[in-house]
Order: sequence, then structure tokens, then C-alpha cells
Amino acid sequence: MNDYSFIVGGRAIAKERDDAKHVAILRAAVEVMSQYGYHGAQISRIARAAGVADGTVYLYFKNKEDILVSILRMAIGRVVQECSRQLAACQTTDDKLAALIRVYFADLGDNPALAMVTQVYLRQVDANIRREIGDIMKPFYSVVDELIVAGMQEGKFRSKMDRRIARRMIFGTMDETVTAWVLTGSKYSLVSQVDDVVDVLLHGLVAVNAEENAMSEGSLSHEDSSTHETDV
Amino acid sequence: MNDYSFIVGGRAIAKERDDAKHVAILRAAVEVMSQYGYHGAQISRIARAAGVADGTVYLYFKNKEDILVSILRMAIGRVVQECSRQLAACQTTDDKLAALIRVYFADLGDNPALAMVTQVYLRQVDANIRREIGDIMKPFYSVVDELIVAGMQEGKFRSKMDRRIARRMIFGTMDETVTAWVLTGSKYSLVSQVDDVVDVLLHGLVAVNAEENAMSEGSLSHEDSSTHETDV
Amino acid sequence: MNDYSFIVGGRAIAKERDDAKHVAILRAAVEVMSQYGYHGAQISRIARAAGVADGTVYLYFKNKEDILVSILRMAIGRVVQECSRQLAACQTTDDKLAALIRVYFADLGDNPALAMVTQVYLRQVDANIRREIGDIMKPFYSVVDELIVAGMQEGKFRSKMDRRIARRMIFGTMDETVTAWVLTGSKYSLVSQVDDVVDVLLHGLVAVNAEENAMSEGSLSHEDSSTHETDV
Amino acid sequence: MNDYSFIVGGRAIAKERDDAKHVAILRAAVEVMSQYGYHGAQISRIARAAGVADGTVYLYFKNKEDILVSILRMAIGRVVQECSRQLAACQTTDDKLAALIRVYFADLGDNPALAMVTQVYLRQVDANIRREIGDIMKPFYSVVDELIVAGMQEGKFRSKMDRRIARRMIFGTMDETVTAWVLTGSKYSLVSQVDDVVDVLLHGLVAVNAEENAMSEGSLSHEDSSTHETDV
DNA sequence: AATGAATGAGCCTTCATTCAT
DNA sequence: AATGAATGAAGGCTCATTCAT
Repeated sequence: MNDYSFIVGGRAIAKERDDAKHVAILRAAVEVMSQYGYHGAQISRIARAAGVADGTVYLYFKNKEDILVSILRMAIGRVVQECSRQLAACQTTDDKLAALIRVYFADLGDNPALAMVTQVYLRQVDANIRREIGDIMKPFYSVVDELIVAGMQEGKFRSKMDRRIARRMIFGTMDETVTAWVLTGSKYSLVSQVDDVVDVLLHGLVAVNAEENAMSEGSLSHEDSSTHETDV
Repeated sequence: MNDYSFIVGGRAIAKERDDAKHVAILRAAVEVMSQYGYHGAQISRIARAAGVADGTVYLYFKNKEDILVSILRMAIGRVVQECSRQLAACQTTDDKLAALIRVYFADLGDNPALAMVTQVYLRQVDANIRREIGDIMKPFYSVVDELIVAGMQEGKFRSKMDRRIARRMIFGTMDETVTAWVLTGSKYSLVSQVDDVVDVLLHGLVAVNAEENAMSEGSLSHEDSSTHETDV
Repeated sequence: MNDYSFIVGGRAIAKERDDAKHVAILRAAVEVMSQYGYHGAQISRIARAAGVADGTVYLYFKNKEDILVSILRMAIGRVVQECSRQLAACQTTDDKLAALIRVYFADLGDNPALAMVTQVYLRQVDANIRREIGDIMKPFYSVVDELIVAGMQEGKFRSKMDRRIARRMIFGTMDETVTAWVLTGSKYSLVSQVDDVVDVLLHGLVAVNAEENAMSEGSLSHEDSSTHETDV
Repeated sequence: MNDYSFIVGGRAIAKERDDAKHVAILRAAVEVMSQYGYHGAQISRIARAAGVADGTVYLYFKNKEDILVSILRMAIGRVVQECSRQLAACQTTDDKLAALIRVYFADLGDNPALAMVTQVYLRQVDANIRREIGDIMKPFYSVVDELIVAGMQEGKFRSKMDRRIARRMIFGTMDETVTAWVLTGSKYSLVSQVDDVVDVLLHGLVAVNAEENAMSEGSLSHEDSSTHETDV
């Protein structure tokens, strides 16, 4: 999935030439930024990489931050959509959580450049835009929120748990995992971390008893991922 | 604790006039940055807030980024030091984890401006400085790492768990919690979240059985914190 | 010739708007620098004098020093070109030397502001740029070198003379003459000095015998130039 | 003569500790400037090299330019004084000119760092200080002027020659020679150039006849100096 | 729609000089 | 006399954005 299909997301039919330029600029922005860093990502460089004139960028985007936000919107939009599809096919809440994380990791795992942008550069924007970022993330938050609520209702998840804190643990862990992967050069497989991450989120750090430890061993594969990973 | 004692860390007595200026500039930097944002934190504004001339800033700091890094160094240094003290007094690994998170939340909870800088603005720096940030964070990482290893060795923590992923869950959850608190205006008590956060980290999302749920209810207080918190 | 035709050199027709701005900035730089001195020649002042924005200067020149170097390049380029033309029409080596000095004095004599820049301000640049200045001057050096060699080969110039020293005498004398003229306010005619300078370069200080002195009297006119000149 | 005796010049007895600091600062200024260049010659660096505090420099010199001017004043003062001594011992005007140039070349030849300062860095000062430099040079100019007048009166030098132009030729040639020597790294002997320079100044470029050329051959040594010299 | 030349606001940093001690 | 910490003015350069063509 290095074809940037993530950018146009779920739109079934590309509109026109317009859309082609729109996408080209977003593609270029991701590439330029992941290559040259935040400060090296001048509009003129993005425009050149996209094969358009500087001014043309402003026909498609309000300003530079709008490009960054659009990148996130597209990426998250696509993840959310893919989540809806995959989660519907899951039977248990456990599976749904695993599916959610797998979709997220798979998406970013296939696009290190995009991951670099969302995990690092997007955080360098001004405070006023963080609000907008929050709005973009909301649908994704909702998916998780609904998942947590469902889990609690069906008795699977702990009933007295603070939903917000649970959600922050999920996002915080995902975020930290992806950021560590990105900052160490995207050298190992991000998806390979899914099972371990899900396991620790579901069961926490504490070993309830020896049997539980023994039972969970089979499905885990820490050793594999460990060998590929540089410690951060 | 708005007296910025966090800045000089554990030093009982400020050395000289030197140190006073050093601290004054760091204080000013934290205040100005939390108020005006990263891009609004011009050296001249920081200098004015510190009551010194622009040039004086450069007698104490190499450049603007050095100020940012110094803020983190002081803050983390103080947290690490406080952790060593508090963790030594803890009997169980559970308590140690709780103490660690409590120290961290208490420190930042008392200094919303500092939290704003570490959680938001510090991430806006250039790639080259991120390495330095990593070095500063290492001692803190180590504390957590040792805690995890100890927990696993004494059979308290799950033995087959990936240590790195466990650490990322802890940090990711803490980070997400503090960031959410900061971005919603630091309106509720950050320390009040400690028990819930620790609980969810230790036991995960899954309810093992009805009894466990019932047992954990007593020590938790989601309702209290919930009422103060705006959802993010 | 205060029309700065020296700047575009031999180009018969200015290319485009591009060239017009390029020339306008060089013109402005010469004027501003000769008027306000090197340290008073801020980019913003040059830009204002050229009728462009500060940033526009950097569309045409790499940096401030590049402007200085460009001024020299244009000026010297024009002199060298004019020299080639005039020297070809000369019969004797004496005449060629006279023509060379006349072209140089005429050019700078018509542009006191330019002379001020090349004789005074250009020498205030950094060591690294002196090399570039040397490269620019080389063609001019070569013209003189060839002239000296030709004179020696045809037996006109003293055969055992050190060519380098001869060249330094020629340049040193020209340079000192122009600098003295510039620093005293360009009040007298620089070209009027040509014959005397050439005479002293060709025959030196020593009177060979009474007859030679008597013979040379007719062609010289020290009294005229003397009356206009303030001693330096 | 690398002992900086040039700095105190002819003063028979150094005044006190005062004078020692005065000299130390001038020494340091010459060293620092020749080593680090004009822009690298900050007062603080000069002070450190002189072993005094920054502020102390201002007890001995009005400002930074005053240091530069003082360096020139000392150097020229010493040359002028040495000239008076040596020229008195000369019989002919020719010899006096040779002595003058020899004193100048010997002095700078023994102090490449000083030569670098006078030939290169001193010219980077502002316009207002050039006047002061002119004043300092006047005694040296006078020596040459008197020499020229004497030569003309005794019939040795050409009677109708423009004195000012003659003087500029002498200074221009000396200056160009020293500058070329300095900028090529002071690799050859500057004094070794004296005879050739004097010869070309006295007799000019033109060969009067074959006999003259033959006669002058014996006293010249172009080949020697040529081998040591890199062309500029 | 597309261009790209032009704009100009904005800021970090240096360093000669001062002055309280 | 000596110190050296403190000062603060000053400017080259970048780059997001505009707009005439």
C-alpha cells in the first residue's frame, strides 16, 4: 500500500483533474515532510514535488496547516472506515479491539512517511490547530468509546472502570508504540506488535495466577518481535 | 506549588546571583511559552519576563532550544529524584508503580504551565534535538524498566509480557492522561486520576470474573473525577 | 555616464523585467553604499532605493556579499571588454599601456560612486570572498601581464625586469591614484592623470640625462592637474 | 624580531606596569586578528589573549578602532624613526629610496601578523577612521616627499615629474608588493624584493637602449626571488 | 484554473561597550 | 586599577502568502 490510496480514502470515484492535483499535493507534502522534516517542508518544495506552482497549492488548501490537517483527516478517515468494515465482522469485543489496533497499525505500518507526519510533525503545529486535530480524531475516539461501552455492557470489560481513562490507555499505548516504531526507523513490522499490545491492554501488567500466565503463552510471540526491534 | 521550586530541583540553596538568573530565565520561559505558545515565545519576550536583557539569556543558555531542553532536564531530573525517594519506601511493585505515577502527576499537576511545555511545546522542536530529549528521558525510562523487571522477577507481573510494550503502555497512558488534562485547561485534579490509571494498567480492560469486579470497586472513585472532567 | 551603463556591460538590450530588477538592485547598491558606507548599506536600504521589497533582493542575489562581488564583476568585465577593443587599435606597447590606464580611469572617473565601492568598501569584505575577488580580477591582470610580456619580447621593456613586480607597480600606482582621487572627493578629472601616470611608469623616477628631461617637457601637463588636486 | 619590539617603538624606557598592559593588548590584538581574522577579533578574545579582563581594554584604548589605529601608529612610527636614522647614512638619493623601502619591507617582513593587520584588516574599518589613518601615514608620506624633492633639486630625479604621482607610484608599488606577499602566506623573503622594486621605480618599464639593460643586469636577481614566489 | 515573481513581516543572535563592585 | 556580568541595538535572511497575468 505504497500507492497513497490512503489519501483519497474511501471516495469511490475520483472527481476530476482537480482531485488529482489535490491528491498530488497531499502526497508530495507527506513525502517532502518525511524526507526534509518539518522545517524543510516549505510550500515551494511541496509544490515542486507535486509538479505544480506555488500558487496552485493555495487553490486547493487554505494554508500550510490546512495541508497537515488534511493529511490527518484523510488518514484517520480511511482508518475509521476500514474499522467499521472489519469490526462488523468480529464476534467478540476482544476481537474488535484487536481488529481496531490491527487496522491502525497496518495502515501506518504500510506508510512510514505518513506515520512520521502524524506522529511527529503534526504535533509541531500551533495550539489553535490542535482543536481541529481533536475534531478529526473524534470519530476514531468514538469507535473506541463504543467498543469500550459495548464491552462493559456485555460484562466483558470491567464495569466500574473509567471509560475515559480506558480510552486514553488504548490510545496512549497505540500512540507510543507507533511513535517508537517511527523514531527507530520503521525497521520492524508494526503489525507484528498487535497481539502483544492487545494482550497487555486487555489483561494489564499483573499476573493473576500461574495458570493465566501459562494459558496466554501460546498466543503470544514476544521473542519474534523482540529480535527485530531496537530498544527505545 | 507555583513557586517553581521544580526548577532548581533538590538544591537546598541557590548558589549565587548566577543561579538566580538561570532560574529566572527558565521560569520566564515556561510562563511565556505556556501563555503565548511556541511561536510566540520570542527570546525578547522571555528576557523581558525574566527581567534581563536579551543578550543575558545567551550568557546562560546556548540558544533557544537549549532553554527548552533545560526545562525538561530540570523537570525530569526532579521527578526522577523524587521517584527514587518515594519508591524506596514502597513495599510492593504495585505500590511502586502507583508511587511513580503519583510523583509524575503531582509534579506536573502542580505546574500546569510546565506541563503545557513538556506535553505540547517540547514536541515542536527539531529532529536533532529529539535525540537530546531522549537522553534526558532515559533515567525516567530506566526507573520504569527496573520496576517492570522487578515485578516480573517476583512473579507479580506476567512473565512472558514484552517489557518494551509494557513500558510503552505505561508511558503512553501517562502521557495521554496528562496531555488530555493540559489541553482541557487543567481544570480538574491530575493526581485524582492516579488510582484509576494504576488500576487499569495493572489489570487491563478485561473483567476476569464478577468477584474481581466487585472487589475493586471500593478503592476506585471514577465518579468524582468524572464530574470535573470535560471529555476529550 | 552616470547612467550605470557599466552595470549591464556590453549587452545591447536588457533581456526582460528580470534584468531590469537585477540592474536596479546593483545600481541602488552602488549608490547606497557610496553614500552610507559599507555598514550603512543595509539590505533594506538597498531594496528601498531599488524600489523592491527586501525579499526580492534575494531572488537576484545569493546574499549581501554577492551584491558586492557582482558590482565588481560587472565593472571589471566592462573594463576588460573595453580594453580588448581599444588595445587592438594601438600600435605600440606604450600606447597600449596608456590605453589600458585611460580605459580604467575613464570608467571609474565617470562613476565616482562605483569607484568608492571598488576602492574602499570592497576591501572591507571577509577573507573568504577575497578569493572570489581575485578570480574576478584575473582577466584584468592577464591583460596587463600580456602587455608586459609583449613589451619585453619586442625589446621595448627591460628584458631582465621581474614581470610580477612590474605588474604590481602598474596596479599599485593605478590603485593608489584612483583611491587618492576618490578619498579627496573626486573633485578633479581622473583621466587627466593618465599621461603623467603612464610617463612615470614607463620612465621611472630617474632622469637619464638633461636632454631627456628637456624632451619630455612638451608632452606633460602637471600644472593643470595639480591645480585641481588636493594633496593626500 | 618576533618579540614585538616594534610595538613600543623607540621609547627608551617603558613607563610602568601601565605600559606593559598597553603593549600586551596591542600584541594580543595583532596575534588574534592575524589568526582569527577581522570578524573573529572580538574584544573578549583579545582581552583573553592579553591576559586581562574585557573592561581593562577600555582603560587603555578608547574603543576597538583605537586599537587598530594604535597598531598602525606604532608600526609606522617605528618605520619613520628607523628611516630617519638609515637615510642620514645614505649618500645618494637612489640609496635613500632603497633604504626607505628596505626599512619598510624589513619591518613588515619580520612581522607577518602585523603586515596582515596593516595590509588587510586595517582597511576594513569605517570611513571616518580612514582620515585618522591618513594622519598617521603623513610622516611617512613626508619622508618620501622630501626624498622626491631632494632628488629633483639635485637633478637626479626628473624635474618636471608630478610629485604627487611619483609618491603614489612609490607607495602603490610598495603596498601592492607587501599585500601580495601577505596574501600568499608570507612564504618568501619580502626584503629580497627590495632591489627589484627600487630598480623598477627608478628606471620604469622602458628599456632606454641595449647598453642600459646590459649594465643593470649585474645588480639584479630576479631569478632568485622568482623561485620563492608564488604568482598572484 | 494556473502561474511564479514579488512581497514584507518577523526574529535569533552577536558583541562592543558600560559600570557596579 | 581591574574586573566581567550585563546590556541592548541592530540586521541579514526566510518563506508563507498574494495577485497580476
